[in-house]
Parts: sequence; structure tokens; C-alpha cells
Amino acid sequence: MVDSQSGQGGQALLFLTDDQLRKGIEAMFFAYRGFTADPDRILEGMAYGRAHHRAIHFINRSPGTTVNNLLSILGVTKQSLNRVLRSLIEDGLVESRVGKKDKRERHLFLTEKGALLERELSDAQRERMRAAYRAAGPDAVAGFRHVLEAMMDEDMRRHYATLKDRQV
Amino acid sequence: MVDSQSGQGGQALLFLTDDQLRKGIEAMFFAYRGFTADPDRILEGMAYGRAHHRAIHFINRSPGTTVNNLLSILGVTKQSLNRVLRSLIEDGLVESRVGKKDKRERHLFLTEKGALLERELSDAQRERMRAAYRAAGPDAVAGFRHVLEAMMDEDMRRHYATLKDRQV
DNA sequence: TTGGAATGTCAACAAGGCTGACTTATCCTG
DNA sequence: CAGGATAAGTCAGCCTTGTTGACATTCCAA
Repeated sequence: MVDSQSGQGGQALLFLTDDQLRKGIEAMFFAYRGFTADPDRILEGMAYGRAHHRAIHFINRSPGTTVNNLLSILGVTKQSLNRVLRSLIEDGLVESRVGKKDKRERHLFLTEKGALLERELSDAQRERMRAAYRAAGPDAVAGFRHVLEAMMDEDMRRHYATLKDRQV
Repeated sequence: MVDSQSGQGGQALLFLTDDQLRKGIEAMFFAYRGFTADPDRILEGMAYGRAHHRAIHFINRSPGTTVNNLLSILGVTKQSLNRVLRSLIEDGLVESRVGKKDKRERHLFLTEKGALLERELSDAQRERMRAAYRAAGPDAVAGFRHVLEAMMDEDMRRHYATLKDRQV
């Protein structure tokens, strides 16, 4: 627990008060709703949901990724992912190729049709992000990213860093 | 679409490139997992979930709030909220009092038992937030909040602002 | 050649969203 | 004061997305 009186920091630590932290928590909650709202709207009525969006996003980011790798990025069970993947493959949005080196592995790729939906979803999500970035300015954006990175679990930070600097 | 060559901003708009936006999107995704991880862990095996946490949080923030108000903050249907609220009331974590002015309304309060759980959950969540804030520093935190606020839907921003400056 | 890893699949279940229809109680307005 | 609007609660049924557990197949590697 932290309050504004205690500690050796005094004024300098005011940003760590419970009240400040609570505002951050509520900001995360409300902002995440906005963050997912646009793709959700596009997907509703398409028989797809947020889980499909996530799979499509990360397959696009890492074409040829294996099911196991995707599993650890998404943090769900293989049964859960499989259900989503199956419908995407059946509908021709994702292609699953047997591994050349290790034939047990399946490598996942977006088809043209899949890439088209990916584009639609990410355009919508980026548009909101862009508006927020523009409104807040470059210094705020740097801080935003810095706090988010510090909030991640170690595993997720690893995945994030691996993806971070890879151009698509 | 934005790339680093176009527009009249040149270097100054580098933070608005698709690549930068994509990093922000992935940061939100991975960070939100961390954000919810600790309360989720506490709740698992308690017959409660994230929905209960949210209800408890906002009842604590606005003691005496009505069901309708909570509904609009949480953005779910009354049937969905009712299921959660019912179990919390049955288990003695939340008290529902008939309105004095308007007897149709129910005013919601945490009981001692409810406040205890709220404390446990928010302590855990604040702890992670505090570590992230401390690691990132006050300027980053200001930027973090600024970007999140800009990312919210109008309705949510209104709710956020209403709660923002109220001390508990 | 056998153990274990990677994948896929079946079944069953739960949380937490949703819609639609309906009741009850209360309030407000014409 | 009658009738419509509002707040809340409830029932039934559906969907998505998560979970476990069990099991088959394939195939690499020690």
C-alpha cells in the first residue's frame, strides 16, 4: 500500500498512490472495450468472434507458424484453438501445410481470402489506434508502450519482443 | 494508411506508421492478459469469474449505485448482470436496498465480506500496476493514461471521467 | 525399435455473453 | 385516477470460447 505521506520519495512518488493506480486500472478496462469494439462489430454476424481475429492476426504476423507456437502466444488450450482453426481452414481463410522437416508439424498461412479479412480487421483497429496516438502525441505513445510492456507476464513479454521488430 | 514517406509531417509523424500502430495493438493484447491474470487466479475455484470482479469493483467505486447505472458502465445486458448479481447477493457479498426516493430502484452496496474480497482482488491488481508504473516512471504513466483515454468510446470516456476524480 | 512429442479429434462441461418474452412494482403525466 | 413508461427481475434458449480428460495417429530421435 502506498499513500502520499509515506516513503522517502514524498512528492516524487505521487504517481504511485492507490488512487492513481485505480485510475490506471479503470482506464485499462474502458480502453480495452474500445480497442476490441471495431473488429467485434465487423465479425458479428460472420460466425466468427474475437478468437478468430486473434488467430488471423498472429498467423498474418508470423506466416508459417506452427500450431504449438500459436498456442503459446494465444495462451489457450489446443482444443480451443483447434475449433477456431478448423472453421477458418474449412472456410478457406487459413491454409495448413504439413511440415517439410518435421511432418508432424502444421504450418499455418493466410489464404488470399484470409488476408483480405485480416486487412479489414486490422484497418479498423489501427484506425482507432491512430486517432488515439495522434491525439496523445509521440511522447505519450512512448510512455503508453513502456507501461504496457512492464505490465506483461514474462512469457508474453518474450512473445511481444520476438514479434516487435519484425516487419511484415 | 500511413507510411514514413508520405504526408507533410515527415519525421515528426513516424510514430503513426502502421508498424508503430501494430506494436501498440500487440502491446495492448499481451498487457491486458497480465492485467487480468492476478484477479483471475484468485477467483478461479471460487465459483466467481471476471464478471463478478467487475461488478464488485464498480459497486465499491460507487456505493449505492443502481442496477441500471451499473449496466451502462459494464455494457452488458441486465440478464447477464443479473446472473452475476444474484450469486453475489445470495453469497452475502452484495446488499441490494430498495430506493428511498424511487422504490423501483435497487441500490447496491458491498457487505463487509464483499469489501474483503474486493480488497484482495484490487490489491493484487494494483500490485502489478504499481510495479509497471514504477518501472516506467511518472512521465510514461501520464502518456499511458492519455493514450488510453483517447482510445475509449465516448460513452466509456464519460463513465471514466465521472469516476476519475472521486475518492473512495 | 520404442518412447515421447506434435497434432488432431471426440465428448462433456462452464462462464458469460446474447435475444425474446413476460411479470411485478412503482412512478409520472395527462 | 387511468394508463403508459420505467426499473428490476426472471425464464428459456442460444452462442462463443474457454476448460478437462481420453484417445489415435504420425513420426523423430535416442
